[in-house]
Amino acid sequence: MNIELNVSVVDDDPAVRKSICALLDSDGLTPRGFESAQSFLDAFSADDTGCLVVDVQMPGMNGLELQARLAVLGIDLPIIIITGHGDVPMAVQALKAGAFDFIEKPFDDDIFLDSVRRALAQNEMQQAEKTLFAHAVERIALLTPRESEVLEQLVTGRPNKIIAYELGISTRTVETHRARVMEKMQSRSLSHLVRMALAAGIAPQSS
Amino acid sequence: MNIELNVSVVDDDPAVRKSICALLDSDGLTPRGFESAQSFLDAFSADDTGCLVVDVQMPGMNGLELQARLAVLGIDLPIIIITGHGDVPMAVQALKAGAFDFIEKPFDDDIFLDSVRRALAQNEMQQAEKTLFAHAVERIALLTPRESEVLEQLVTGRPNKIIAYELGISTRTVETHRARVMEKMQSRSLSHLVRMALAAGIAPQSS
DNA sequence: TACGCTCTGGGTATTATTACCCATACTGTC
DNA sequence: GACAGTATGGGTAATAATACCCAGAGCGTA
Repeated sequence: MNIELNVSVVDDDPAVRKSICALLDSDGLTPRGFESAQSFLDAFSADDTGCLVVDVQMPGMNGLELQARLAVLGIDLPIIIITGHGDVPMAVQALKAGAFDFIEKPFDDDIFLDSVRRALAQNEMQQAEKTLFAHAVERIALLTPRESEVLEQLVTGRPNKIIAYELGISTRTVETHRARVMEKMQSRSLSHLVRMALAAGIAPQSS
Repeated sequence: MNIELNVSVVDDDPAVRKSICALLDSDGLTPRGFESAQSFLDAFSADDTGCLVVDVQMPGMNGLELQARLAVLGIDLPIIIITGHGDVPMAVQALKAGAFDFIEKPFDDDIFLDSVRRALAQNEMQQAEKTLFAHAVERIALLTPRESEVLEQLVTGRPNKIIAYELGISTRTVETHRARVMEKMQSRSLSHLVRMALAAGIAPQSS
């Protein structure tokens, strides 16, 4: 299946939870219900995809706290916050903290489903970027300190001769490091290397 | 002055406008008051910096409409929306549309000033990116169609020989185009060129 | 028509990069 | 002590890129 359809619904009210899941199910999505933020976190695996629908008012960890928790964990699942008793500051806080949407109950089914669809679409794009650039990060992790230095110089655009001078070694050794960097990064070209480095957050120094 | 301090205050109520301007002024900022969205737009120049504080309820163009108008114009000044009679959907709409903050009146002075400071800081970062990569876009505009094709191939990481084959011309001509691309882009190295191209949104084809 | 721009191509020479081979020395860990 | 990994080098050769020079064909515009 090409499009991600997982929607996790976190709401302590069984009736509401089942109602939302039924709505999602009727729209062809695959909802999973959780009675608490903790039970969601317990069942959650780091590479899960889809989106999250979470009520604010819950015993234990509430919706906004769950949002903050996921942010700390570096999990960027789109989160749709729903609430029966929200106010403007709460909505502002949630959205500024990166929530995908903030919807008051009772809500219009179509508006809700539309938001979920958009959230899933956003997650798909996120996943694409993630898989594309996760490689960059994990490959960079394989580099030795010296190789990392050479990589930095490379993305800055310096030729081997200058790199050798900067690092105080011979061009010969730079060539060795350079070759190993290309090998470890599985990069066939300098431009590919530059893109991977940029994706991984390696900024040029003074180019 | 290093830090941008311009804050445009758009509110139809003279008393409120002056009050906010006085508050900003007392904090060392340089506020400019406008009685309507239109008068702000009239006085606005495309390269103005700083941030914008705008009331929602105004005769003529309201705050959210002004926000949409600026978005259409491609102006990304951080906007702080203030309102005396806001609701959750309005706040959600404004923030999802890119508003920097949404504050209900009456507000706490410190919270407001803090938000303004953050908005100014964000604008500074935006400006830095803008000046950094606006060059890329305007320089790419100087390229001839053929040169643009060569640029695409270059950022994809293809050597001249392959580019020549792809475009059905000699490596000689590719070298000519390549040199002219580097010259027009004012790029000293391939990595610099790749970064500029990426900044301008030129994606590699199949690398 | 003349000018400028674009696209095309060649010659020559220098420099940079890459692909192979090789080695030594120092650090750890098993 | 053996072994793996890292950092440091060398030799040789082929390939790629760069920096200069040059020129003609085509296409618009002043």
